Order: sequence, then structure tokens, then C-alpha cells
Amino acid sequence: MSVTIKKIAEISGVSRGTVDRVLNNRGKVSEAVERKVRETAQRLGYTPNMAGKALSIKKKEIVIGSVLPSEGNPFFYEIMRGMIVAANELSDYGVRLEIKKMRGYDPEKQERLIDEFSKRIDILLITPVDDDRIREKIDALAECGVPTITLNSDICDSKRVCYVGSDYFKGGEIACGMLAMATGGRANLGIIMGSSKVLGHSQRLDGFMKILRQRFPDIRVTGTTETEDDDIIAFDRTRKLLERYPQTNALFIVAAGVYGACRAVIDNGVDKDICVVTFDDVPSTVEMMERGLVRATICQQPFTQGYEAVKIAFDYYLGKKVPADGIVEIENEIKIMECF
Amino acid sequence: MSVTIKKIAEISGVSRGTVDRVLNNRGKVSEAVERKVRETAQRLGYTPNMAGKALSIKKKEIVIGSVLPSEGNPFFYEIMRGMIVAANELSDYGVRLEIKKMRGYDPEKQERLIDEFSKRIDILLITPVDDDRIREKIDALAECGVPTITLNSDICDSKRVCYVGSDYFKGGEIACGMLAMATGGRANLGIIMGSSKVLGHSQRLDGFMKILRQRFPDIRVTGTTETEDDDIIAFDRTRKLLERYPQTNALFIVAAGVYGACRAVIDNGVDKDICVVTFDDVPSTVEMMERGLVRATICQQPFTQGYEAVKIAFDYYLGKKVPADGIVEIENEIKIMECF
DNA sequence: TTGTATGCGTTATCAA
DNA sequence: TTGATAACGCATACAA
Repeated sequence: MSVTIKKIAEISGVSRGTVDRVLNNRGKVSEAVERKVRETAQRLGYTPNMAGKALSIKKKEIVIGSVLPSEGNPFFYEIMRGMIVAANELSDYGVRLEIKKMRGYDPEKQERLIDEFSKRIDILLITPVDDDRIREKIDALAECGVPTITLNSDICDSKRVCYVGSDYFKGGEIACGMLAMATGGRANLGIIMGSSKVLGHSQRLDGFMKILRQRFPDIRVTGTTETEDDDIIAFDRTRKLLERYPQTNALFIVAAGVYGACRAVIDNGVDKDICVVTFDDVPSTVEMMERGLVRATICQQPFTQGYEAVKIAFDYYLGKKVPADGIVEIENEIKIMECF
Repeated sequence: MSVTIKKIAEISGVSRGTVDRVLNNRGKVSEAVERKVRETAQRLGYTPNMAGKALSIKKKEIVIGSVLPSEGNPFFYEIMRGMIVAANELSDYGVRLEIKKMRGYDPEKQERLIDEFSKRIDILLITPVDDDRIREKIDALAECGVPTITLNSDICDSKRVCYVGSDYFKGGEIACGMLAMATGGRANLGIIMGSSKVLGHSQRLDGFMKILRQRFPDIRVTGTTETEDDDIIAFDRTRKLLERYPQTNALFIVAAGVYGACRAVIDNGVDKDICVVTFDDVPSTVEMMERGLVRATICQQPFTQGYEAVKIAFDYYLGKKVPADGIVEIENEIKIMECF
């Protein structure tokens, strides 16, 4: 039979209330008693029973507040779907999810949205802009006892409790492996960056280049450009790249703007000869895959990211530990045409 | 606030016990009362609270009995690891997991192992041999109120509650896509079957051939052989295949025996020129991948299969519905060298 | 500083 | 055939 608060209370010769105070650091316990209780809890290997906790806290509502740069970004629709499914599964336990959406990555805007929650949330679940303003805000919330979990993007050197998302560096490595496989390890490659200011994009490129240098000397980089995650800009810049380096026969698209870049390839009339590798599988990318242009795409399991993030937030609220390194990695997923 | 048994009891003017008897079909309720209770439950949209259930059933031990052909099959080690992790997470709720291992696919042996559990289990979790004997056994258990969940392999036309595992046909399709990508869509292909008697293996081959015919006319099949999932046989037959059809420069290995087949390739001194696509990522396969022989492998997420199966078994015991089609698909996962 | 009582939603046991 | 009541493990308001 498992170890309960009741049992610990009996064995250490105190009341259940006292054990609860010790184990949840509510204070008002003499040092001697505290030591004794901790010792027995440790010795017996106490682990709190989730069902019991869940049932008892149900009297209160627990609010998960979320701020996402999801406006106009179909990738985030899947993340939100996962979050909502998880929240519904937890509605039994009094969980309520409140999502605030924003467009783009303006730190000031994001800070304002966080403030709008004020003290009404129990946990913050956020795709943070990498900015000191946000860093400080997260730390301030932590002081007030509101933990933050980052989703899809991390923000280092902050007091966030944990990060849920993919390993971007490894994603870049895998992308390189797939591009090499699709081209037979020999290509003239154009690189279409999203934004060199976005950490995840740079990490992907780093991973890609590492494998390229290490294993594929016959893949030459012709040119590089940036889309700023915008299809129109992507279209324009890709067209210019293809004009300037007509020998290009492969493209590595690091972030959003896949549709624009592919349209440029098609307009250029070279879609039969060009091999494209991308990230994520938003509908327009799948379309380009069915057309035979995109040969492989590396996905981040956005649904799983959202789903797991909410579940982890709740578990954390219930007192469950997060991984020691504060990272919950959602695996990169290779997809080719046959997967759809 | 959510709908509880208590609330239903109050509204329909009966006691909680009566509502419980109606909703859980325990009988001993007059028809009039039953109708009334069901009606209000329906009207209010009652959904049982999992935490409450979990807490309450803790008084009993719930036993999940499992029979797996895991003996000498490293693939199943991962499945068992997932099962054990899930069972530990559920130990709070009185879940106990009991695994019986067997070697190979003898239906008689399997039936005997199931019988050894007798009435001591609450759920059967099994990788069934596709045989009428087992089919009947599953149906008999269902009659006695012991539900069966199939894991990794399904057994059709039986009263099993649900199947947890991969889509083998789709796995074959994806394997073909990867092999085509790795060979540039042009190859002389040897096919190494596991056993044509195993349903999953045939399905993989069917999926593979479908895509091959549909999209890759320049991949020619030189020869086919069977390994019976044994490395020694695989070694021997592959060697003969390579001798008989020396033009072979690609291998599709449908099931176990990867290590044996690869050793034959290496012994033949042609490992630099042959492209191999396999299933699963047992240690010896990863080794062959690092050597550059195996170019891609399609995995079934065995850990997840085991983990999910146990969780689903428990949820089902608690009254949660399974998907309408009775299938919980665990996705195929493409892995290349860079994934490790 | 410590102990006791009550309730969360469900199931199970007795008594009626 | 029904109803009342006591668990399950935890949190908490209140009493001591």
C-alpha cells in the first residue's frame, strides 16, 4: 500500500495537518517537528497522490493564462488545438485556459498582454519574445508565485520553470541529412532564412551547416537570403536568388515563407529540377509537397507541444517536479509525401 | 460547476447510491427510477469525474495481465519499458502489471499462458497470435467481463476492445518513399521479408509495392526471400540472394533479421554500394546505420505503444470510451542517421 | 504552534 | 429495491 500523509502523520506522531504544513512549506511548524516529518516522509518515499490533490483543489478554479504570437500564423493553430484539448481533459479538475493572441514579436505588446492578466492567473504559458523586458516580467511573476512555462521558444537566463518545445539545432541537422539524401549528396544550395534575429532559426542553420561541413562537401551554398517569415518577401527574395545564381538546384527553407519561396521556384519554371527541404507542415507546405517540389519537411509536432505544455503546467501546479534541466523536448518528426 | 452524481441524485429525488447503481448498471433498481435517473443524467450532460473514480477504486487492486512474444526480441524490450513506466505512474491507483513472456508465435503456448492468469486479471493486454484459438479465448474472456486490448498486432473479428499499434500498410508506403529518395528512384532491389504468414509483414509489403508501382517504375525487384525473423537465416538467405542477383544495389528489409542481412552485405564486400531501408531501431540496426549501410529506418515508437496501451487499459477500466473504430494508431516515425 | 473536522466525487457496505 | 454512511488522499478553515 502506498505512503500517504495520514500514514506519515501516524508514524511521526503528529497530525495530518502538521504533515501537510511541512510538506507544502506553509510554515508555522517547530523545527524539531519539521525535521522529524521530513525524515519519515523521505524514508518512506512519500509521493503525493494526484487524484487526491486534484479532488481537493477542485474547490478553487485554476487559471492557465497564455500569450501566443499566433495571429496569422497557421503553425500556432495546431499548438492552440493541442492546448484546448488538454484543457478540456482537465476541466474535471477546475482548469480554465485563457489565451491571448498577438501578431508578430513586439515585446512591448507582449508585456502589455501579460499585464492584462494581472493577478488572475495561476500559471503563465507563453511563447516569449527574446527581450529583456519579457525576461524581467517573467522573473517578477515568479516572485509573486506565478510560475512561467515557455512554449515553442525558450528565453534563457530567466526564472521560467521549464521549456516545452523542439530542439532546433537537431532539427537543422536532420534537415541536412534529408536534403543530402534527396539530392544524392551533390547540389548547389540556396538557403532561405526566416530571420537571423530569431534564435530558433539561427540554431537550425547552425545544425544544418555543422552536418553539411562534416559529411557533405559536394553540397555547395550558392546564396542566402531572409524572408522575415513573410510569403511576399519570400517570393521576391527567392526569385532574385534564383536569378542571381541560376545553377541553384536545391533550397533549404529555414522557417515560414515556404509558400512564397515555392511560388518563386514555380514561376521561374524550374520546379522540376529543384529539391526543397522545409520545416513544419502547414497546409500550403503539404500542397507543395504533393506537387513534388518539397521533398521533405521537418515537423515540430505542434499539437503535442500545446497538449503537453498544458498538462505539464497542471502537473507542476499540483507539485510534480519538472525535468532537472528544465527542458521537455518534443521530438522532430521527418515527413515525406507518403506520410500524408 | 460540473455535474456530479450528488447533483443528479438531488434533482431526481433519489440517493447517490441509486444513481450509482443506475449509471454503472449494477441492477437492483426499479424501472421507473432508472428511467428518471438516466433522463436527468442525460439532460444535465453528466460526465464522471476521473479523480473521484480513481480515488475511490484505490481500495481494490486492479490487475493488468499481459502476454507478449518478447522472449529474444529486443523490439519488445522497449514496449515493456513503456508498459512498466505507465504502470508505475498508475501505482497510486492500485494498478498492478503482470507480464508473461513467450518465445515465438505458438498459439497453443499463448493460450496456456492466458489461462494461467485465469480470473485473477481485470484486463488482458496482448500481442495476439493470429489464430482462431486465441480469437475464441478473447471472446470468452469478454463474456466473463474481462476486456482485451491488443498491442502491436491486432486480431480481427474478435471481441477485443481496441488495438494500440502502428499502421503497417502506411509504414510500407513510407519505407518505399525513403528508399526511392535514397536511391534517386533508380535501383535493383532485393526484398527481405520476415514471414509472409505474419499479417503486419504482408501489409508492409503491400504498402511498399503500391507506392513502387505507382511512382517508381525504375526500381526493379531482383529477388525476394524470407528471414523468419532470425538473424542466422537472414544472413544465409541474403548471401544467396546477393550471389544469385549480383546487380542488386538496394535492400528492403521488412522485419527482424536486419543484423544478419547486413552482415551478409558486408561479407560480400558490397556495403559501399548497397542502400538498405529497414524497420525499427534496435541497437544492432542503429549500428548498421552509423556504418552508413542502413540509410533509413521506419520506427513504430515501441515505448509509446507500451506506455499508451497501459494508460488506455486503465482509462477503459475507469469507464472512458475508446475511439469508435477501436484503433489507437501510434505513428510511424522516420529515422535517419542524424536522428541519433 | 498544533490538532480536528469537513468536503472534493466516486464506490462499497450496511441497514432499512 | 432503496438510502445512509464510510472510505479513498489531500487541502483548508477553524479550534485549541
